[in-house]
Amino acid sequence: MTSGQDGTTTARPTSRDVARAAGVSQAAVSLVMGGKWPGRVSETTAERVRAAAERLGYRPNLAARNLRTGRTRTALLVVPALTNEFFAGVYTGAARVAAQHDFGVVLYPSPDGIGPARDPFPSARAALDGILASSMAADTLTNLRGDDTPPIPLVMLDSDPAGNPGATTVNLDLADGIRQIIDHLTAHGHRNFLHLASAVESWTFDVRARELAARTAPLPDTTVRTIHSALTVEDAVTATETALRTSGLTEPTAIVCDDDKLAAGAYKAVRRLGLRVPDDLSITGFDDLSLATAIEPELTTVRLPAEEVGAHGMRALLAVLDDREAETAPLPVELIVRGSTGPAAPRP
Amino acid sequence: MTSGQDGTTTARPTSRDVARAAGVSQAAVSLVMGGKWPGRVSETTAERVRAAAERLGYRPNLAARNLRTGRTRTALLVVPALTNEFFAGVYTGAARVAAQHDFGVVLYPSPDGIGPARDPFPSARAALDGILASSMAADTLTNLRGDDTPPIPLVMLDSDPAGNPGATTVNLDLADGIRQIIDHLTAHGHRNFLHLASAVESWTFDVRARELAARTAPLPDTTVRTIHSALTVEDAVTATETALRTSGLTEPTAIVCDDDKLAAGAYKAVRRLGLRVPDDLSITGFDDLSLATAIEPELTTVRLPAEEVGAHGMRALLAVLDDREAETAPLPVELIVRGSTGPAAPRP
DNA sequence: GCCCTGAAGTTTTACGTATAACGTCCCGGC
DNA sequence: GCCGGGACGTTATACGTAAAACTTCAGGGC
Repeated sequence: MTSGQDGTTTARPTSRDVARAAGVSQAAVSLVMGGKWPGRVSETTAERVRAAAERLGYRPNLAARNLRTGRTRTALLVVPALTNEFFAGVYTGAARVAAQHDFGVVLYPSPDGIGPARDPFPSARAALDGILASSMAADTLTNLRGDDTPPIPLVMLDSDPAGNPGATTVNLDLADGIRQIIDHLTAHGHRNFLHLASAVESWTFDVRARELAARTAPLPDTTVRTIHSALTVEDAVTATETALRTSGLTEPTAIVCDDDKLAAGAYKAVRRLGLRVPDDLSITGFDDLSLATAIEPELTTVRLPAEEVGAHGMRALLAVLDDREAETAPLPVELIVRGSTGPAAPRP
Repeated sequence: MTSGQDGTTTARPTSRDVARAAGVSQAAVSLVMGGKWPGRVSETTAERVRAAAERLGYRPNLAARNLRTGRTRTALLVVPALTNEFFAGVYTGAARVAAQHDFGVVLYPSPDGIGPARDPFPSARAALDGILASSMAADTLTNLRGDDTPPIPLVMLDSDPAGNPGATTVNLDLADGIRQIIDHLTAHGHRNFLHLASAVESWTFDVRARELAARTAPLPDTTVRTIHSALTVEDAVTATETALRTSGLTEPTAIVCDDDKLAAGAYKAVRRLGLRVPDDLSITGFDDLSLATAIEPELTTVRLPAEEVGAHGMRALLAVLDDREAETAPLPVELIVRGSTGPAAPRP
């Protein structure tokens, strides 16, 4: 049923149909369409084949190609949340590099968010050449790979390098982001910090906590108190409000938040207590989402090179698939100072 | 190289390997794994096959299955923006229904956003059984389908029903959302509206404009002024600020925004002019993103049943693929009244 | 004049699965 | 005692492509 004796075809044309139309063999069509013709097929016949393919509207059958080659030229990008602009940027970067190498990228938002997920794949998952995973828990990644032999190549973006041996990693210099925040705040006289941390355990948040501790430890008369909140505005509000109530309202002079959403919650809590940002309390975020400039005052936060993360990750995956060594160096981040931070309020 | 003479296999086991291990034919394995065995294979042998498959870690080769059946059990969901929580919800709903039918959903964020896009597919696109498209311009959808024959089944979510003949549509009752907003505002005495509209032309925004006009036309002493802005906070700020400056600051008593992001911009513009929300100006949004409760005061807006949209869309697609008729009725939306709207300020 | 080489193709085979078409056996009805 | 027909399989084939192995021919070196 693929094609009749005459020219009229009803279903999608195959390479054989093209071959017939061009007066060559199917193999020749395959060579031309696959770009492997120089030296095997003359330029004139190649042109004839291309013309026939164009005329019939030929599109290679990917299932057949995949079956034959064993590769799909498709990578899976696993992200904890679709909504977060950081991950949107990662996708954009990865897709851009992928397209340059005739690769596709399929997105998979983990239903369980950033934490551990048990069966991360729907049963009818696509066949994949490799996995790119952003900010995922180590055991989720282990599940992602499954027990397939040989294991699917895995590149971890911004995840625990020790968590999945054999995988490649691309890391952001998150620690440096925290360093910049602390330097900025201490330069403005801040000594008492409230750390509004994520309740989700994950490497990306652990880094913040560790660096925060490491940077403040050597400073004299400096304290850090850490509280935890789910990654929603509402939860951040209540967590911050109760923390400020129990510690004396202005004991801390700055709230360092693990991400911008938490910072938005901190704003609301501070106002609910009748205090002002940044006059009474400075607040910092992390990620530089569009939310950071939607709230008032605009948020001092750390901008992450999201697209670069995705691009580097994809390049690393292509390198692995190609048996090359992936280059690995942490990507720099940048502190964006806006209106939410200022001099520390004098102690009452 | 698929398997040695002994038990040790190095590559992925095939159905033939399972057959050998279970002492049956490959066809029997296919029947059992495909769930078509009742009446063709006895329960005891079926169990033996399943055990062997489990033991060897057999996973059917999707490329081969796709090649054989001509179907991929995969749908593509095209969205204009990854970041928007509405589309994230649509994905969640679609993926949930898909999983129930052993279908997969692949996300494709259109690089050009909501407007027309020229070549929406990367060259190495996956093979697809159908397309679900959310809030896309009509000509983008035409391009999406390409000139393949037969055309890929297409379900449009929240797009112009007249734009793509032959496609199925699932629509939100956006007009009713606008009606609720206007009813709410007029009940509070508002008569002069500023409509902060999207600069992107699209059916979803046209509906708002049309309904706004239709609802306010019959009211006495009522005016609507429309201004346009790109869908970013920054652009909304400048557009609103200049509009208010040229029209007399409080001539309008309410700003009706096409979405929540624009509303966030309106907040900032209003404050920049020394006015208060909602005392001097009421502001409404559309979508009920998390941003709506992050800004202060919290935003009065219209909540859309995003997951339901995705779920209905997927069900419609499955119906089309099954040659059944898809049920079609607009999904209801709900006005969420928060702190950004109040009584109209008295005219100066 | 012969062999070798390279260009320009073609023939053939394999990828792993789903399924149509074909046995074979056993049992029950008449 | 024979025949029909389920139950339980098996055998064979096709899906569309990529690529290894083969063929043919022309030209050139010696």
